[in-house]
Amino acid sequence: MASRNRRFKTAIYEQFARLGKAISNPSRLELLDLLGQGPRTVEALAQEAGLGLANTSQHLKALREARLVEAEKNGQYVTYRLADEQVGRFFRSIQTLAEARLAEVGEITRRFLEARQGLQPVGREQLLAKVRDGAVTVLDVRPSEEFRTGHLPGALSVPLKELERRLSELPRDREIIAYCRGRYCVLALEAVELLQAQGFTAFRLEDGVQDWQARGYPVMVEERS
Amino acid sequence: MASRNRRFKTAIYEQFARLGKAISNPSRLELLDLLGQGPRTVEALAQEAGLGLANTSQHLKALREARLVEAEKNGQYVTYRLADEQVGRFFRSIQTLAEARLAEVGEITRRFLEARQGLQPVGREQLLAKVRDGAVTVLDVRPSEEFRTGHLPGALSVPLKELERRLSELPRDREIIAYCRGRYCVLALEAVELLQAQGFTAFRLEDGVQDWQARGYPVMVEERS
DNA sequence: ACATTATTTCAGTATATTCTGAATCACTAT
DNA sequence: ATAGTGATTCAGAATATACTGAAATAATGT
Repeated sequence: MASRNRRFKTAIYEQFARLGKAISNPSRLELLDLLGQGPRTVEALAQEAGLGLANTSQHLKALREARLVEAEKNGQYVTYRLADEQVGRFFRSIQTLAEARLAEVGEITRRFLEARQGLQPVGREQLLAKVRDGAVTVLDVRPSEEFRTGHLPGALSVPLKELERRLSELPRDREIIAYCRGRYCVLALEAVELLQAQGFTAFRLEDGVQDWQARGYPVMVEERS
Repeated sequence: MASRNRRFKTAIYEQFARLGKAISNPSRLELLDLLGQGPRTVEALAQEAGLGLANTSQHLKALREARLVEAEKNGQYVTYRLADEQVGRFFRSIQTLAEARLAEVGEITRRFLEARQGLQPVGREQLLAKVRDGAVTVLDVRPSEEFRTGHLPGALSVPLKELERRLSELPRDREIIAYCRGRYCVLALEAVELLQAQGFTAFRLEDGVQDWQARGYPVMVEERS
């Protein structure tokens, strides 16, 4: 009888551990994070996460077996997405816990940003004040699908990849404040470096849409066209 | 520059993965769950989780290194506890996600309970109705420290280990409804089996204090004496 | 000092996981 | 049919993890 209870408990904790195993690997966490920004194909994921294709496919299989993501095949492409919104929340709870409990996270971020000085970030309230004064252009440098899913009110969408080509669309007489996904997204950082090198007055928003939204600040969604 | 960004991301996701690795093992999850009920020594944990001592110590070390638990030495005993309340919430979020996404969890539970039929559980509202009618004794069969930390209002504390000795304290003319920690805790199950074998009218509450509390039902805390 | 008890560490074996390149599969377009 | 592309699977090497029994630490009581 006691051993039946033990078997039951072991079986239950083994199930819980399936989720743990799924998120026990840095690459899989990065894939989850990317999928949290929106659906993507295997190739796109591999490229964005800097992984081999076979490897990516295998990690996605692991995530699929833990039911954290779902795959849908159209033509020769397979599109992966988070299995549901709860998975996104779960990922953010790992992130929050890591930030709270692992001093290394803050350390690593601090050192990384320090090495790229001259990029003083602008805080949320600071940004709002600047927007009220009207002397600022808010720039969203994420891929445009992500912009469409939700962006800061009044932001201009110029994906980082197109930025160099589209510099003429940006004002030279106003401050530009670039932002991207979240605290660990480096797109805005690269954008600001590029803009500054081209003589623009550019800053980066301290945190991205994720944090913005999480704190209850307003987010605009593009109308379906 | 791009490779510096990659190194940064990798470093960050590696940190997140420390938490994932910590919860990627069934035994460690069980230890976390137990610690969520209150602090315990290594030996108590080993015994309750059915693990070897060396093994338990090593798992605890892993949890400590992920900063999920903390150890405090008094005399020759080392007492482990959750590092903070956020860790408890994190554990519960894994549990919730597993219940939502992994059909196997429900399956395993269902089969386990089915094998022990005749133990029709009582629901929360059902219990409240019975309590209002006054014809029921609510029995908390967890260890008494856990009872002290928080229990259902009006419940009687008789830890499972003492139950056989203390049968005389229980009414033979009223229903007894036993409960324990949560959905996967088997103490109440064992208590009900013992009580029924001894001729009592006993049922088990469908879920434990954890769920009770999570749904906003009232919990009493014992006064310090 | 010495034995006892709780815990940790060590060493070794068995098992899992991760990543890579090659092979295969599944679709599309020619 | 056939070539081309995206994705998956396979096989193997390198590495990491889990568990065990034995040895080492550390505190306690005699």
